[in-house]
Amino acid sequence: MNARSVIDGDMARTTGSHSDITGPRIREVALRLFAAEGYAAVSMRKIAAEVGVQAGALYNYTPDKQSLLFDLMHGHMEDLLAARAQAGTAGTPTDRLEAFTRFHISYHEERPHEIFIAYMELRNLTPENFVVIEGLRGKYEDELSGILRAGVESGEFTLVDPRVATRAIISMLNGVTTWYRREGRLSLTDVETIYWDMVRKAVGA
Amino acid sequence: MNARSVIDGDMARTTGSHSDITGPRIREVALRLFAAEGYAAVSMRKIAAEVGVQAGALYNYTPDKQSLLFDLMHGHMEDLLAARAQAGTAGTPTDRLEAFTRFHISYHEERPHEIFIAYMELRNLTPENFVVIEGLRGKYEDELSGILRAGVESGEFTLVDPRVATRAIISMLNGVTTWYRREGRLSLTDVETIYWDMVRKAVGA
DNA sequence: GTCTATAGAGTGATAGAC
DNA sequence: GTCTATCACTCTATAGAC
Repeated sequence: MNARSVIDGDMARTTGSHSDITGPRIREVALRLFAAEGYAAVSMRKIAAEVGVQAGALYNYTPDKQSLLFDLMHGHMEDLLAARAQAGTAGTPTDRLEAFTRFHISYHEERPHEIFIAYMELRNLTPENFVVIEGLRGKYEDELSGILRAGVESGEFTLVDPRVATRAIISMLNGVTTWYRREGRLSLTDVETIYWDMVRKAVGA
Repeated sequence: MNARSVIDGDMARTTGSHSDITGPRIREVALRLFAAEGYAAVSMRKIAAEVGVQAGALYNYTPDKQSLLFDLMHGHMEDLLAARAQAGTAGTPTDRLEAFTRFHISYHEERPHEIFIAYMELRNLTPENFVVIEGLRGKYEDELSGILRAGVESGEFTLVDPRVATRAIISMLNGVTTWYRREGRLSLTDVETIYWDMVRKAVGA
């Protein structure tokens, strides 16, 4: 019995057969390492070592390192858009802006690494992969743009330039990833409230 | 005569002697490549190739790759703090906040790459180097924190949490690096005005 | 100061045994 | 499905000629 079997609690299985657990573990470890050290600084051997397999075994789950990054980012963007579609999109522009702001921040609770790599690792995607991810990012940001434009048209918001305001708000909200820690002095709900207060005032609502 | 001599316009000099020009060129190229592709993804050979020398020649100017990154970031932070000290720090908290906001954005005009790597490449610093840069970053952010606290105390600003507001505003302002291009539809002065409008309202001034 | 050459370690990815 | 072993490079950094 090797060390990994103990960790898995998987004592009855054939020695080297863990397809159901290894796949998710690889994604999990890669996500954490990419977020902590950056895609380019993380080797396949390092990922394998933390998973508890040899480097060659990774290639049963991913054709190459680039696909690993792309799949993580792509899965994240799909999940983000799906979760966003479930969240509140009704009401006045102010209501919708509050829903968007709180949604984006609350999404950090379970997926802080995903949000972090989604905006930090874009430059490490191949051109073809970049186009796909950038398209999904655009879809997400367009939701915010739409809210801001609607608010300006209805007179609820006073914004000089809604396009730039979109970028500014997204940057501000994404910044949460760089300092928020679950064990810190503030809960994520506190953070939501503080940011919503600033966003609401910033747009003039 | 080699190709580099033609580029330099430096035809009278001994073949391989360019200490006065090569040093700055290395820093310039490294800065641009680190900003575009990330420190870990850029090799010394790639820097050397763009400068127009062989990789070994770089080590006449830097003891190692890490020092190159550190020197760029350290020089930038020193320059940023020095330039900031020259800018307006008088008046009401609102005046001071406007000066800080405009200063930070206008600094993108000449040093967009420096600002970008200063917040993107922190994780690629060795622990000892990280401590130094993080200390300088703290000094800079403390200036903003001080302004926000003063504004809250004087009743000019309405902020739930000035510490979080500092992070939020810094993130928002740094976000300019991710989308602003000199050849775009807006001048940096336009951007200053748009951001200052949002910051001013966000703090409740 | 720059060159060529190279040491020594590490890289992504593959082949074949089990 | 995982292992060991390895290919073919690339990496940082150094040594010594010029």
